[in-house]
Amino acid sequence: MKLSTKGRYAVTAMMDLAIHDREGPVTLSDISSCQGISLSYLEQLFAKLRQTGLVEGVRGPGGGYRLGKPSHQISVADIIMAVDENIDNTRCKGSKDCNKGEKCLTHHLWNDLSERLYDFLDGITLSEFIKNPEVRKISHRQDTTASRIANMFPPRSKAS
Amino acid sequence: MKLSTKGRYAVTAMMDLAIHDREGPVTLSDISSCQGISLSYLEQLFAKLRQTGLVEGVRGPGGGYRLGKPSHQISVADIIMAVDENIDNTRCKGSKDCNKGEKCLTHHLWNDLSERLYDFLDGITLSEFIKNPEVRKISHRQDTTASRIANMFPPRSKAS
DNA sequence: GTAATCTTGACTTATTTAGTGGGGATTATA
DNA sequence: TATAATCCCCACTAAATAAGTCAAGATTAC
Repeated sequence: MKLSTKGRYAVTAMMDLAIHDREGPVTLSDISSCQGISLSYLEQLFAKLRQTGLVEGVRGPGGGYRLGKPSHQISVADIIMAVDENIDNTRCKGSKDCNKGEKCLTHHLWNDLSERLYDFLDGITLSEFIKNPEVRKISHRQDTTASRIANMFPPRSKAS
Repeated sequence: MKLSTKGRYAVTAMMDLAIHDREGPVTLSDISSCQGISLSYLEQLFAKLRQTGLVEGVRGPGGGYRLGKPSHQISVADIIMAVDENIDNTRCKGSKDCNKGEKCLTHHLWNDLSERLYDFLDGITLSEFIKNPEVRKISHRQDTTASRIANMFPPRSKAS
């Protein structure tokens, strides 16, 4: 279990998808300009998200990405694990006692903790976020047309 | 809230201190050889842990580090925050709406999540780990002498 | 006073994150 | 059918961070 800006990007992008889920697919350009993440970097992240079935891509004009399963089946842990390619966090996987006994002991304790953390994040799904009242407001007022217009301005160059 | 190997090193090292707390100070050399973390890197981490009062250094022969407060007052979140110098994780701290409304919205949602995560890790203290039965065993059988002997072998060179 | 230890700081290297660029493939729409 | 919008994939670079090295000093038990 690891938690970095990479995971944060993925989670917030997925939140974005969840928020606009019923308005059809969301383009990466939208997310890029909207959240200030570079388009190509998003592409890399979404490649992983797609491989694990968390999103599905819709090609062609009017396409984009949408959630691969209902939002209540996508946990924060799922997203982070998908992009942060799980570091084999101790080297002594499980039963091998890697050096003395003691090294393995702290590894064991860490694994306990890591597992608890995973369970915690696995219990939080995207659906919880779209219940947020502020989300509802935005989700209603911001229709697809608006984002299309925003998209006419080149999103690749760095916004000052 | 960030979670990387750096934080993991700090947490497992602190676990080590907690385990051997009553046997007097633990040297960084011990932790280094025992857990396979480089001595100088540990020094950097412990400098931060000391600044935040999580550990206290004891100089001179027989010295080392010991916990700066009772283990039940040291949470995992404390340790991680001490070494992982909190990334200002959104840039728009709090009330500023950083771009459109939407960017700030996902930031807000992320902050919610981050806060929940913090609270979770703040609820887990070192004292929980030393209650582990396996820890008790090790803690008893491994007396200070043993670690001193191990310490006679140069810990700086890379063990193959 | 000597050796074991902490303490500090400057430096190097490895790894990861983030971003760039370009060349496709697919498909809605004109 | 042509065009443009989009996903998709790959190889590369740049920046940031993690991890480790080296060296010099401070403090204290013995």
